Amino acid sequence: MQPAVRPDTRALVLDAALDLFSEAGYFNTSVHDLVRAAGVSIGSIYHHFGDKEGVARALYAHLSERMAWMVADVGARHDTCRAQSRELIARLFAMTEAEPRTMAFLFYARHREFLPDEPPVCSSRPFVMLRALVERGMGRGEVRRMDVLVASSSLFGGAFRMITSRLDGIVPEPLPTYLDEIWACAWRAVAAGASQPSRRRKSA
Amino acid sequence: MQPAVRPDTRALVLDAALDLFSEAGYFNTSVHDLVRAAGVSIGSIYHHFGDKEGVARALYAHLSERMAWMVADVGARHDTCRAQSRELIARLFAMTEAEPRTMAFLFYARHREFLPDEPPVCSSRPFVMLRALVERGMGRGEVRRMDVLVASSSLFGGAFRMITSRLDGIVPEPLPTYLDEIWACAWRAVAAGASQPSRRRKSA
DNA sequence: GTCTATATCATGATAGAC
DNA sequence: GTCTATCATGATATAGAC
Repeated sequence: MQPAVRPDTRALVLDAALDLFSEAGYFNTSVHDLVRAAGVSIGSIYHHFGDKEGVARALYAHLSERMAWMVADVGARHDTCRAQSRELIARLFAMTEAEPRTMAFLFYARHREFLPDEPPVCSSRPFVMLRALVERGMGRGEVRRMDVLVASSSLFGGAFRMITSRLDGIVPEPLPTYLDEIWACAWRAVAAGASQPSRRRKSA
Repeated sequence: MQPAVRPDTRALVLDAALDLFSEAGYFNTSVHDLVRAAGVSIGSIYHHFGDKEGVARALYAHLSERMAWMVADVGARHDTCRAQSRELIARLFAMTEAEPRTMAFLFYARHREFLPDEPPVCSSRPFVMLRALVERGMGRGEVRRMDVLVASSSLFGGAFRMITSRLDGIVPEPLPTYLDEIWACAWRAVAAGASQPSRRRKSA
């Protein structure tokens, strides 16, 4: 849509905001900090976003949509919950290394504190899609019958903790190093065991 | 130490701070808000805590120590990792219902943003104790051999997610309702299977 | 749409009496 | 140790030229 050789103001501001919000936090970042980091005037920022909260809102919406798109893409590329969850964790791990600021802002920030109108992260679209993914797996007999919240927490909780720990600097190696181990644990936790075939057995 | 019939100023302020910080967040709470909520003068607050950050620091230290004490107590009461982890999750779940503010402040707040000198939550004492607990279980052959970070993330990650989801209002029932299911998942994830006896088998 | 200069005001913090 | 009254800063947001 745009010439793209000279990035438009919105993009400049959003990129600076991601930087500063994920590094120092929303409240430790003043609009003047954004001005300096983005290289645009304060007037432009207020023109495009209305107020400081508007910047955070736009950023959150953008990243949230990207994440939802990724979850949908993974869902479309694989048909078992097993494959979907593994690929999802793999992509999240890779993304944490490639774009730590994005992951920090999405997984780590407390949006409720500066976006009072947004629903909590866990009810946001990507997270709802995660639960739906698990629910389908349960319907198919891949995932052990249990409360859906428990199942999705158990399937993704370990990986999410690794992500936040990595962002915290606790985890020494790049996350993909741990993918096999963490996913093996996650899947063991929820996979329908032989004792609970639910629908039909593979070999009767 | 104190008569305790009339709670001292420090306790009054810390209680108000826990309320406001966990509800609205540190940055959305002004010192004047603390004054109103605690029913003490602003002079007293600065006399006792030095500055606003000092209030947060004192609160964090207090709750952190309580939590560390709890983890130590659980460690002393049980000798297997299996029993310890279950009891730990049970107590955390109960605590989330009984003292949601405490859990919100400890598990949910981003301390780095307002306590720049404190190490990240995951390196704080209680969390280090958790990893140690898992490590001992691994040494004993109870827990499957793997990276310790992966193991502790897998063992507690699901429960932690349930806690934050509950604080977010996503989880409808009191957490103890889900204890059996969540713990079964968590333990399946990391328990040393029959295929990996490590030290000795129960029945040879 | 972008910019500079400015208004407004809430907040963290202090002074000093009691 | 506690209080009230006050200060000084820096933040969000606006006005209005270009």
